[in-house]
Amino acid sequence: MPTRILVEFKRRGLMSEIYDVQEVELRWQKIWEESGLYQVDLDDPRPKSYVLCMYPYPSGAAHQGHIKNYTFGDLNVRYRTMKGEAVLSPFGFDSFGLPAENAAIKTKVHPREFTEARIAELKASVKRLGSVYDWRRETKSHDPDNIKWAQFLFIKLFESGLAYKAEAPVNWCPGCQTVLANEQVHSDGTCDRSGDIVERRNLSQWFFKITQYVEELLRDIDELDWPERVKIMQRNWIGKSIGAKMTLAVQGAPELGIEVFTTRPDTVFGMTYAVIAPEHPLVAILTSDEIRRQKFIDANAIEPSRFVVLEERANEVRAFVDSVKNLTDIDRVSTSEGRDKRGVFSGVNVINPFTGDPVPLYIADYVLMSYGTGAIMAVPGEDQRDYDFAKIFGLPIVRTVATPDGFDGEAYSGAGEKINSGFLNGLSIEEAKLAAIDWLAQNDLGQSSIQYRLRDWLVSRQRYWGCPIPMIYCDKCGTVPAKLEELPILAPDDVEFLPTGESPLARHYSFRFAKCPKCGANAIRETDTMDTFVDSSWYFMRFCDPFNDKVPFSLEALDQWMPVDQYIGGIEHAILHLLYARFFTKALADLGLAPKDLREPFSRLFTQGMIRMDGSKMSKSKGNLISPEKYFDSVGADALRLFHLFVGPPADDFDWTSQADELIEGMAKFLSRVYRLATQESEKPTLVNEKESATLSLATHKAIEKATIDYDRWSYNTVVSTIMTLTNQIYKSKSANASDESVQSAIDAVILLLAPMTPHIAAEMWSLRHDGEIVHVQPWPEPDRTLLALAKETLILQVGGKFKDKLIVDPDIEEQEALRLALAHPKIAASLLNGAPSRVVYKLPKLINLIP
RNA sequence: GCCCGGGUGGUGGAAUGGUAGACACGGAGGACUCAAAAUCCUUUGCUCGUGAGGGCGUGCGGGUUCGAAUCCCGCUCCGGGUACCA
Repeated sequence: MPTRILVEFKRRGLMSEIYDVQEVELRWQKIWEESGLYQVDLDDPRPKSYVLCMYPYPSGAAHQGHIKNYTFGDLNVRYRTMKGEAVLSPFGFDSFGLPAENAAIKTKVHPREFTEARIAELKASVKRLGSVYDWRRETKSHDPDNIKWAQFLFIKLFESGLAYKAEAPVNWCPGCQTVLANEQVHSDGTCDRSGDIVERRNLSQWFFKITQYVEELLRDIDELDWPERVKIMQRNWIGKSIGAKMTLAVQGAPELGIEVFTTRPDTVFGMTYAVIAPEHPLVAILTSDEIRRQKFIDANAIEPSRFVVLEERANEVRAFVDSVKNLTDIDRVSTSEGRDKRGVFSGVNVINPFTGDPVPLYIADYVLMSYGTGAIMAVPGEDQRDYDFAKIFGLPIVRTVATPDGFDGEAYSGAGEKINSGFLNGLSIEEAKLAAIDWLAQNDLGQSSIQYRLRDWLVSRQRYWGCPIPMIYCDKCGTVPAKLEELPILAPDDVEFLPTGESPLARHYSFRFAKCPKCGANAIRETDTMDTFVDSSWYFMRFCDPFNDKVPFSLEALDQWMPVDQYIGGIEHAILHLLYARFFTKALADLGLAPKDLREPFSRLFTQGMIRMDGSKMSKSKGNLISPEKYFDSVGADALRLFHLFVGPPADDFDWTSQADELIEGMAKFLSRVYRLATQESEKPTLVNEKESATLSLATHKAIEKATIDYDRWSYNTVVSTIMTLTNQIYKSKSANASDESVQSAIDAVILLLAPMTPHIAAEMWSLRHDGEIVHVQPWPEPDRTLLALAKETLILQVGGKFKDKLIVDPDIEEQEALRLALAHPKIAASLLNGAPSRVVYKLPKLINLIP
């Protein structure tokens, strides 16, 4: 019942003692906005910094996750401003996307109307939180101005070859009725948005050539001040594998040789079979009657007995390939149910290049066409997948690495000496890899090779509510970009929203039929729109120069503000958004649209913890939201902000339980306690207790020192407790007759330290105490180093490493003196039975340890 | 399976080699009050003891160290990421 305090105060007429939360908060929000305090421009003389929270999808009023995010963001903006920096703090909305269009299909409300209503709600709650932004710079993905620059960038990427169209097997979500990027498909084969099982379809689609930057994207991760686990996730996603490619000749038809990729070229002597993916082009050749009859019969390379069944085999192969085709990815790839590996003998053998021996070629769906060459050499001795398959199909298993004594596993992938491997015997694995690659190269059978898991970024979406891809297909001129002066290409409003597999734009003929920008002939406009991750890949640069109407952003503005000094958001964007934004930054820098030396968009990243409830993430879709509104209306934004800061380390997840309300009420009580201190008349004690004054001054400076260190290391929960401790000390010192000067400066310190966290009440208190001054333009408090250096220290007395007692000593105490004090201590004497320590460990002035 | 995190009072957490449990929430007791609320004060890891005081204690088992919640090795449980990537 967080409203209790206020209601009670109001009822009792005690409002003179406590402040009117609503009135104070709204009044200060207005002052901040109208004063332009947090607006910054290019000519600002202060050192620049750029603090940014991730571009939000406007789903309506803010939820607790947003509140936490924007509290961290706002705190950073205000703290850096007090430290004297010119802080760029913009806000905008990632306003394209499926929910608006799905709503349109259901309710017939136009997505723009739907989206703008949600934007207004989110904006209102962000303002109510007291978060400050340079609202002049606000951008929305669906603004025509923004669409124009997105299309401009697309055309630039197209002209430089970084955007291209290709037919590809793509992920098709039947629920969303669109294709998805690999990144938007979960490992269980379901859609990131709708949770439907994703299907495979062959479609002609636009791609961005992110793989052109794969090495740079991988290498530059090292320099980023990002959470280690995000960096690891990105490295894993890029998935660099170093190995070798080599060609396996098909027995009897060497010109059909199949190329395989392996990271273990040292194990070729253990290859007892080979596998190609069901989609591998060789499958069609092997199952073609012509090839079977002529090629293999004439070549007479396969023993007759095997040949007799070849017709049958071709049928078997066809049946297998068909059965795989009809499986969804989830069934095909799933290993969770311990499903056995499937496959079929192809009817032909391939030659082991190292031994010259023929081994059977299988077709199996555990080999993926989309990775490497879609074909592998199988080494069951050292690869568990191959081992499992070999067991099922009764294939031989040869070990090429000596296993350790007592090894009872199946495939062995550890270190050891090479065995059964001809000229590689006796070498280590690493030596053997190099020797095997050398041998392959010398014999012209292969070479070293690097493969990546990362594929090009599929950006076409068959949807209406996205940025139209500005391309035109002309019979004569081919694929032509729209003229720059004709941008933006805007989607028409008069479309029908139906859940078909096509964008509503494709059925809008006046949009679809266009003139070729080159020759003027009748042509067809591209009706797909861009993935919304495109919008979030450059918005942070537009924020630097939002009014520019010549280019999306000037080099000068990017030079000034980029990169983002502090980026704040959820861990869920560890791969998708952050990888795409890094790619865009590099590509635009290389195209001359951004400064050449701008290689990374976000120098520092902070990923906040999730708010969970009943074990799952608090979210609209789970229906377990606790609205911030009721706290705004009762205890106020400051108390809610303070709760999010105090409840634990910012990076940790938080379980929202019934305790949360009590904690939030506790924060409101604490703020009232500070307010009471700050607004009481100064009382000058008749008899000043000098010792207590000194204690309070020292506590004040210690608190400033500790809070500042903790602000800088994002340990906000301990900042809050430091401020609470100082507040408690002020109450205590006051009643012990500390001087009014020491009390008042301690109160001022509390207010300054609180200012970034609870801006409204801090502003109100400072203004009341200092004649209308603005707390947020005050310089950040500096601790008095001289005072701190002179402060007494606590010397811990230990015997044998066990704590016995503590003494207050001078900070420059010497060993001799410390030992004298220790030995004179009755507890030490009692513990040291024979009186003389055999050894003494000094860590002065903190500790002395006497070892008996 | 692999890769990351993490396990500390009734609860959230603090302490990054040196007083374990800061700061809060909750509980208990008290002051003020006709009464309550609010506020303030005391107390609150477990345990033995009337007491002074003692013993135990950071998931479990070892180790390093004068000294370990903290570092190392092995295990266990929980959470997250990823998954036939050759």
